[in-house]
Amino acid sequence: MKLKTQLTRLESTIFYDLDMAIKSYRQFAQRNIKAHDIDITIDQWLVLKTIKDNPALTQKEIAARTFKDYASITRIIELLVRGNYLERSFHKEDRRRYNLELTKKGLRTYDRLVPVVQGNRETALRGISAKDIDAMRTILRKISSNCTSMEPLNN
Amino acid sequence: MKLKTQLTRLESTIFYDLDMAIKSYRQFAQRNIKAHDIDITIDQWLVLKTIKDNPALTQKEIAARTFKDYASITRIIELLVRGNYLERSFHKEDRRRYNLELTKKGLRTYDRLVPVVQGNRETALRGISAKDIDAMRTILRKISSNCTSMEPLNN
DNA sequence: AACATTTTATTGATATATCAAATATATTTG
DNA sequence: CAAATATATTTGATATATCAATAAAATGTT
Repeated sequence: MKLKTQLTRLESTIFYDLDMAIKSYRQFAQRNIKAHDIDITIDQWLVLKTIKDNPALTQKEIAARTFKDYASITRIIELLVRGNYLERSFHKEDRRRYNLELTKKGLRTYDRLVPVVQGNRETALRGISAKDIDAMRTILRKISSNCTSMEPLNN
Repeated sequence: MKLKTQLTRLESTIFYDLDMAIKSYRQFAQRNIKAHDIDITIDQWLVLKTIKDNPALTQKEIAARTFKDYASITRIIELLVRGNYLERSFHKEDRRRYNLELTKKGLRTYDRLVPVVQGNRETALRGISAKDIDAMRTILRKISSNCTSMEPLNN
């Protein structure tokens, strides 16, 4: 007798819960940032923070750290420059690259955002033990490696 | 003495691992679909499947189930119709709505995709126990509820 | 030096996410 | 019934994701 492969309902897969958790958090975090009258997106913040903490990175390295595409990084940086958070200048040793430096506004925004983001994380993880979080991170990395082991990523 | 709030590195937060896991899976799944010469995006698939399994849903309900925005659903459906996966007709009782029905091509694609998606999930979860997955889902839902408890979502 | 190759970054096209505003129809209320 | 309100969906604007193609500079090779 042939057993028909039955695809479970969307809501019953872990990927549904994963997606939901990420989206809930992003929505929540973005609204909290806006509630503090800070005019920056989550993704711009991730890039800004990465540059602040590691000023010498290439855009390629920024992409790798934020898990974003090169093209996205180019455009996010452009918006950060346009919004006066970042300043671009030519790189002395490699003219393909740029130096990226936070402006005063960028630094001020960074300082204001740090506690907001910290609070967002605490709220999101409230009532979850450190042990559970750690176990979950192990599983998440396992999923990532299961999905990337067979083929190279493009960035 | 004042303790300075120190924001951890991006890579050391669970949200980084969450983002990475979701993105790895989506990338992996999308490539596998493409490798089977099926010309549909993951998000279109999610919507197509939701309609196939629950033909009477409103777009609003589809949005809720796929955890997407109304506007995204409108546009995804438009692409599915344009790609000849879906057929639209007017709803008899409520003229604001549409009836959405899979075309032959839509049904064929659905049947072809079911085992592919099934395989993707199995690969992604390989080596992870059912117990761990279950524990993780509980935590993920806790994160979601922590992030949504204070304010209503927009869909 | 001349050429090929690699690396860094940008650009174009299309899909999706988000939020606000607009439409159209349905329902409720006075 | 007419007006107000609610609901279902669409549209516009902007940001991001993805993939392919391109540009420009650096590096390697002969």
